[in-house]
Order: sequence, then C-alpha cells, then structure tokens
Amino acid sequence: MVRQPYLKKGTWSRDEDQADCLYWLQRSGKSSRLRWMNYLRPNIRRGNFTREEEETIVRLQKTLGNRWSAIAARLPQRTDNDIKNYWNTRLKKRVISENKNSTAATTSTTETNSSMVENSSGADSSSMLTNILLDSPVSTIDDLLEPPAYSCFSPSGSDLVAVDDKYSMGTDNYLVSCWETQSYLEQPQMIEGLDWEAVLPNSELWHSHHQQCYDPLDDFWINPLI
DNA sequence: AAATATTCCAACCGCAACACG
DNA sequence: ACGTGTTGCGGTTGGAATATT
Repeated sequence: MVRQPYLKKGTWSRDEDQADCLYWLQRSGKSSRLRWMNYLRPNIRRGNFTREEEETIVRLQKTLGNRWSAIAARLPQRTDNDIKNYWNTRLKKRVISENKNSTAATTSTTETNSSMVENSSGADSSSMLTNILLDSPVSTIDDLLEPPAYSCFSPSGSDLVAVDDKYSMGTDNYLVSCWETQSYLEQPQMIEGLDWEAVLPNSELWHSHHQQCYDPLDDFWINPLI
C-alpha cells in the first residue's frame, strides 16, 4: 500500500486527543484507531500492574505464547499493547531470572514438590496456584483452545473443574480446586460430596454452566477460570 | 554539570484475516 | 471466485525520561 505523504505521524498532542475532526483527518485511520484503542478509549487502565495481573500475564504467556490480544481479553481494562510492553520490559526478564534460579535449585526442590499437599496449608494460595498451573500438563495452545473432553464441577458447585487427560484447572477456591484437580488428573473418581451423575458431560447442570462460562465467540475455555 | 547508557512505552510497520461489493 | 478496502495483531523502533558514570 502506498503511504500517503501528507499524513502526520509521531506522538499525539493533547489537542489531537480532543478528537477534533481537523486533527484526526491529518492522521491515518489506522493511527487514529490505535490511539483510541490504547489510550483514549474509556475504562482503560494504564501502568501499575497488580501482583495478580502480573501472575496472570506470566501464566497465560506460558500457555498462550505472545498472543497479547488473547491475554488482554482476560485482563479487564488492559490493552494488548500495554501488556506486551510490560512483558517485554519487565516480566520477561523476571521470568528468565526466576527460571535460572529454579533450575539452579532443581535438586533441592524435587523433594519439596513431592510433599506439597502436606505443606500447602500455610502457603500463599495465589502463588501456589501459579506454581501448579505452570507445572500442569498444559503445554500447547491446542490444549487450551478445545474444551476438555471431560469435565465436572467441584463439590461446592461454584468451582468449575475441567478434567481430561491433558489438563485441569480450578477457579475460585484455589487450593481446594487444585488439589481436587491433582486427584482427578491421576484418576478421575468420586470424591466426597460430588454428584457425578449430575455433573457429567451433557447433563443439564453441565450445559447450564458451560453456557455461562464458555464464550463461543472467543472460542476459549479458561475464561471462567481467571 | 555534562555526557553516556539504559529503560520504558507510544506508535509505526507489515502481514493476515475478514468484510463487502 | 475475485479484488479491494478495512481491521486486528504481533514485532519492532524512535525518542523521551531516567539512571549512571
């Protein structure tokens, strides 16, 4: 496409942000759209990422790769550009550094992992969840794009626990869901208080929960899990 | 205080997918 | 089915701000 030489480029001024048509006509539609999407749009949050947001980005980047728009869809009010910048300038370095540290400490942590259940009660639930998910069998984008072959609900009824032979995740009650998940992964079987008949795929409850949690437009399964 | 290096992020670029006639 | 314009995305860059020497 031939670039139009009269179009203005570079940083936007405050006047231009006032959406005056004369100014906007000097910019390409693409530039105007980008400015709107990343800066002027209502309900945009910029900077000051919370710890939870950081962990979400790290986790999703690990599973989705650099699909910033998909990641942004799970972080309300954040733009893909902002997330991408934040990852490239800060989180990537941190993750690399942490990976180096964890590699160095692999030998000493092997035993710790095997006794995680016993030690979980006093641990920080948020980082515990991250650790579990990072170590979970979700290894490719395809693992996440397809609904699980098999799913159920936790005994509480509000936690969705998706189970198949590839992955599982928990929702609002991190530890309970995760530990249930750990159990399911090894061998899906009845646990206390769970009505398997009611939650098995294609049951009424199963369908109602899927309608609420699975966004067919987004074609993504883990929406309710964040 | 000045020069230089580094960090951060807004915006650009090119490509692919999509919409529409 | 095809061509053209538009939209959305991710990689990259330029320059302002900040830190370091």
